[in-house]
Amino acid sequence: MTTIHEVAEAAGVSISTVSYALSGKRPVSEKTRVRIEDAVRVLGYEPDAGARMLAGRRTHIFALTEPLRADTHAPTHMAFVLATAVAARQRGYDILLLTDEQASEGMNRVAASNLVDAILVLDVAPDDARAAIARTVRTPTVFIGIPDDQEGLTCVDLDFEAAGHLAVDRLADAGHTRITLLGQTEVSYRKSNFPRRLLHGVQDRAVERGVGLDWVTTGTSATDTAAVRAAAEAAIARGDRAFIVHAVDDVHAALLAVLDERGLLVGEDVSVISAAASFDTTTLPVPVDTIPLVPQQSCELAVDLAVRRLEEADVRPGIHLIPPEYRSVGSVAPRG
Amino acid sequence: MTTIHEVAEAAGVSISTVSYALSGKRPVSEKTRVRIEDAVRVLGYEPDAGARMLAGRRTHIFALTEPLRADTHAPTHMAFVLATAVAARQRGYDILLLTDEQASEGMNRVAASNLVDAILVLDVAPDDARAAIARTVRTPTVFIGIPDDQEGLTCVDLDFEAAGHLAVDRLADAGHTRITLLGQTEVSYRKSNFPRRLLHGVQDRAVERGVGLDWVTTGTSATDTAAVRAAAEAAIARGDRAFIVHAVDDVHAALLAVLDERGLLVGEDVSVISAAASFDTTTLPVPVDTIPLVPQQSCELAVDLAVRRLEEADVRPGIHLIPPEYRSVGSVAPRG
DNA sequence: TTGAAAGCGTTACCAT
DNA sequence: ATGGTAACGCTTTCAA
Repeated sequence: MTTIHEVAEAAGVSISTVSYALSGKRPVSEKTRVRIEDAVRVLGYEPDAGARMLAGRRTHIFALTEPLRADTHAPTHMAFVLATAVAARQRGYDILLLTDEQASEGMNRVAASNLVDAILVLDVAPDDARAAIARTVRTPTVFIGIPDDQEGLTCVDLDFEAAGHLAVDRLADAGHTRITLLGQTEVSYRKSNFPRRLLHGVQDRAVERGVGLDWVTTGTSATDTAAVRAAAEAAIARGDRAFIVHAVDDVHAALLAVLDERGLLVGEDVSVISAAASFDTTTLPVPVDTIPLVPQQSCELAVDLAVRRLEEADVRPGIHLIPPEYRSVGSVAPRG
Repeated sequence: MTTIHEVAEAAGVSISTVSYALSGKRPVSEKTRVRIEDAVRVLGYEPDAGARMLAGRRTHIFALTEPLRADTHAPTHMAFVLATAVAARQRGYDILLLTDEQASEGMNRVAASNLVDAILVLDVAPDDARAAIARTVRTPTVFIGIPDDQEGLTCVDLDFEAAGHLAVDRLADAGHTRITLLGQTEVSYRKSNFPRRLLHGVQDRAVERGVGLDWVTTGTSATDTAAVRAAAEAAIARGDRAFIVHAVDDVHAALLAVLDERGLLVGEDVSVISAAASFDTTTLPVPVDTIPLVPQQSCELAVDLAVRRLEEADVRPGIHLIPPEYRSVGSVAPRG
């Protein structure tokens, strides 16, 4: 194993100079820095993680807690984990997974043992037990998602309410007077926070704009295509010609299939907006206007906040909402 | 922060006694041990991770590398990640995620910095670049899956060939003379190793038993239900009445739907065996005999091997195949 | 711009 | 059965 001593010797300097040359925390002359960097490369030196943690006060590791409930949508979840890991690596941090059923125990453990510099919380529930823990541990914690009691927490998320407003506005502007919201699974409106935030955004703005609203959940399983089709057909029979879809890809596909069968042209006879989808909507059989939920955005912001909490002292807790963006591809039909 | 010194003082012993009481590496009298444990509990002591890494030679962290290719099936992948994390925690290890596109860089980094005690490799490709790295780093590495060149590696996996044999034998024993293998996506037969191992097992045994075999892939997308249905209907038209399904849940559902529409009763008119499925087949609309791929089995074995490599010195590299198990629920129909 | 040396909190060896 | 203490390899203060 190569140590800092060997690097120092090879470069003909002291170990403190090596340390400073690598951390950049003190100016080092050009020529010595180059000599040190060469030695590092030649010897294949990598600082010992344990020594670094002990001597410095940084572990360069973030914990990522994920409860992994049964109703978790795996592809979406993976996208968030991946985005977090990538963002963290870019800032020089590794991700330690905390998947315990009692993620609480893990949070306390990694905080007490100084194993991580910060904790990132995924898959946040309305009454999330991790909120209380975040308040007691002194390890900076950032939530990707928003629990009901946000007191003293740092949270990051898409502004789902604004996304709801945006979707309704577009449809109302186009002249629609009735809208169907094809929503998430029933359970997710209880176990998660974001579905109802979008729902409220849609409901409130629908009232403001004076448009009728039908809200339909996907039943127990998001992949239960039959239920989705039935809901879509009922909406069509009802005369609804405007859809906001807040659901997984299968639900989008099912709706578009029903519309196609009924001979209804999207962007012509009916309007469809995909709200807060984290998958690639451009691969849908028909182009659909989208207000995307971009995991990279949330996760990069979360990592950035965590890093800032470590480097600056004056970072206040608070909710950071990401403004929604409307991507139009012509799936909203103007109605006379 | 509570240190071992404070615990020692509170318990009225030396720090070495505290250390030994907690590690169990030296006998400690009943009464002192209890006093120490009390002090630990009262003070909320947790050993400092950095100090532990530096002084001991163990970090109590395993790295888990996962390339996360585009064709990765998210739910299956998550099941393996979760199973690994749980198994590791049970043995006192945390999981550090390595999701870099170049997982290679990550492996070298964590190995060189002594950040982890062992590396677990997920989602193994036939020509996996991580195999070469595993041979060069001195950090013990265990593959969950099997690359083409296994020289000097430690690998764990279900015995897919044996699973193929088992499935064919059951159908041949029941009197079937033609079998359709409803397989994975086309790309997975190139990018992964296990689909072709099952395929070979099925092919070889089919030849031995003198039964005809039709092999059908799922096309590009496993969720392309239409293609699956077409394949199933072609097989039925062909006269095939025996199916081995090696695919995700949607494919199972599609096949069963087609059989139902044709009025063919599973276990009566047709035989269906699900091979190497990692999801819960008992929730399928019709009971299906299953040769399950249990992530917990593979992952626990992998963690166990990693731990053994750390604790014992005499663990040899090699392939560890888990024998398949046949779970019969009567979906194989005897044919006169 | 550079060096020397004092910790950091454990583990594990050497005593007793 | 227990205690004292030397590492472990780095960061950072203090000096020059």
